[in-house]
Amino acid sequence: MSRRAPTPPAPKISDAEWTVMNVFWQRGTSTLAEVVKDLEGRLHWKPRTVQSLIRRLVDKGALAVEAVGREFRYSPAVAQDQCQHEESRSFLDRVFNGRLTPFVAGLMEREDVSQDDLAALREVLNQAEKKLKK
Amino acid sequence: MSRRAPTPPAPKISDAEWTVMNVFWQRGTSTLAEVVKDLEGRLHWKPRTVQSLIRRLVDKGALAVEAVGREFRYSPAVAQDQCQHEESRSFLDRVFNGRLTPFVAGLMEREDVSQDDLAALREVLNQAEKKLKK
DNA sequence: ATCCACGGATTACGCATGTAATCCAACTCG
DNA sequence: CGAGTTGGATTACATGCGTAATCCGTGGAT
Repeated sequence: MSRRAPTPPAPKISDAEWTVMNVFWQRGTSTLAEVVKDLEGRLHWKPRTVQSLIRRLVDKGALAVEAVGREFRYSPAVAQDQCQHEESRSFLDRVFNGRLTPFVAGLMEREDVSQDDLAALREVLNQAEKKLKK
Repeated sequence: MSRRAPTPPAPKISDAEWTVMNVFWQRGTSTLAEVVKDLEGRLHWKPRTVQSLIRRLVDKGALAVEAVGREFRYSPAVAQDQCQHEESRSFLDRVFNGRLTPFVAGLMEREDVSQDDLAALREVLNQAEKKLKK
């Protein structure tokens, strides 16, 4: 497993911010109220907290703002898969010395995996192999 | 992919601390000087910095201390695989909504994987399947 | 006997993070 | 019209983190 050509790096997103970004990536452009609605129940966060997180995400360029009337609508300004990939890389490097196999092996050993999961993973590997051969 | 019975949680280890713990897990019991030696070249860290990190790890119970003469020898007090697993879980939950397959798929798509990697991963899956069937 | 290097203990310090509260303007409901 | 609610802007505030520096004692080198 080795790196490809680098993409300009996405802003670094903290744990709590990931929760918020996940909402935006799922919903697309949204208002504060919509995000609060989406999170409530799952989370204890006060609306102010969500607003603070959104603000920080705007500041670091992960969300774009557009004023519609007197409200703001926020949209993801960075691609989910790029952020995911950067997090994945940094996680693997930090915890597993960059190696994927021990990570997967550890999970398999300590968690229950279904047949479906296994099949899906095999399919992913097959796709990778196909790509490799071309 | 679902969770098993919980183990008492290991202390939360920060990014820089992971670097240090990795040295201890590799070397076993070591002195400050040994760890500094091990890290130098790879890292810019001053010895004081390493000492600070070690101290914090002792404080949070991740390292054990034993006084030998007037020096201290530090040893890992938490299992590497447990820490790895907890990090893995929290990472997957945060970034991939807990799902392993998209994580693996993302890496395959964006990085170059070797035949060997693929073979090793297939083997891991086979082992998991065998365990599943029992 | 002296001086220095090294290690432990204590302290530093700015930035990020989690989690809001306050202040203010405007829109909504009665 | 008056009051409450809502959202943006500003401020808060403890804790953690990265990255050390300082102080102090002791063992080793000269």
